Amino acid sequence: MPELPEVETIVRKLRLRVVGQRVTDVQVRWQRSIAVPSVERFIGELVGRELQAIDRRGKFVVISLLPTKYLLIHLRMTGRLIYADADSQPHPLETDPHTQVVLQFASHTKLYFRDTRKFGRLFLVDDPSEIVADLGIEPLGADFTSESLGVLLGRRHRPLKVALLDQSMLAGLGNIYVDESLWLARLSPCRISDTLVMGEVDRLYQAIGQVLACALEHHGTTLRDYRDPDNQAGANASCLEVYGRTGEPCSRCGTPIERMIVAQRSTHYCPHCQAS
DNA sequence: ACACCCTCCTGGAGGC
DNA sequence: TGCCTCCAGGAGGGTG
Repeated sequence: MPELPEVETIVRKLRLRVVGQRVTDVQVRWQRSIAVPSVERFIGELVGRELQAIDRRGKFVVISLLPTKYLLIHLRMTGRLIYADADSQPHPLETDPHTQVVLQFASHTKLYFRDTRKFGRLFLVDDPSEIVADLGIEPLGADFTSESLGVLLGRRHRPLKVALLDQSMLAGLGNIYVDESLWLARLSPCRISDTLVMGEVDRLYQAIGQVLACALEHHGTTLRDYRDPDNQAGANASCLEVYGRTGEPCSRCGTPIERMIVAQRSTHYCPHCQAS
């Protein structure tokens, strides 16, 4: 599932392809993929606009358009953005039953939004803050420091797992990287966020940075569904220490990795290293 | 503030 | 082989 490293990988790759392209046609095959505005207005207001820039905010892809407008895309679980060069052969995604939205460009290239589970959403707005205003700090940004993390964790009294998944605190972590960060920091997912001492906060801060940097370097984690705009899988799955490794020995201490449910989320951890 | 549940979706996995 | 049930999960919503 696309979390920060996957979305960042997608954005970096797409940037090379779509910036400067002008939209000439939009197909919406699954109406509910369009969150706002109505499908009719979405199509009408997108056609003719030029893609000026593409960035990431949390797990959102943010495309700046000219004349000024913003296309935001959240891929949720299984969403993909696949770029297709102009080709005489029809692209396989053209007839793929999971292709939900297609942008056609003046250059005859296309951008496909494919989403098996149909949870992903596209938003066309005048101002991105209409959608992303409640997002917290960027773990890759300058605002993310050991100090700021400490302040955020101290504000509320809840398990670390819940806190780190909360997008209004930190924007971009999902189930995989939260579990991985907590393992690296040697902190229990159940540990209450406002009980951490400074050294523990710093360990968590370092761990989050390291886990995200590693995942980015490997172009994201592909367990099943994730693909980048060139349909390439990410290579980070082999770097995972706990996620999806229930029963396998912890690489630090050999204790079998366990799985439990925290906040209705499957949570993977080492019961020995992450005892507290 | 927090805990818990539900909804959205589909394909893959496991049971029989 | 085939059918059934369960499960995965991000985010928003609702209730207690």
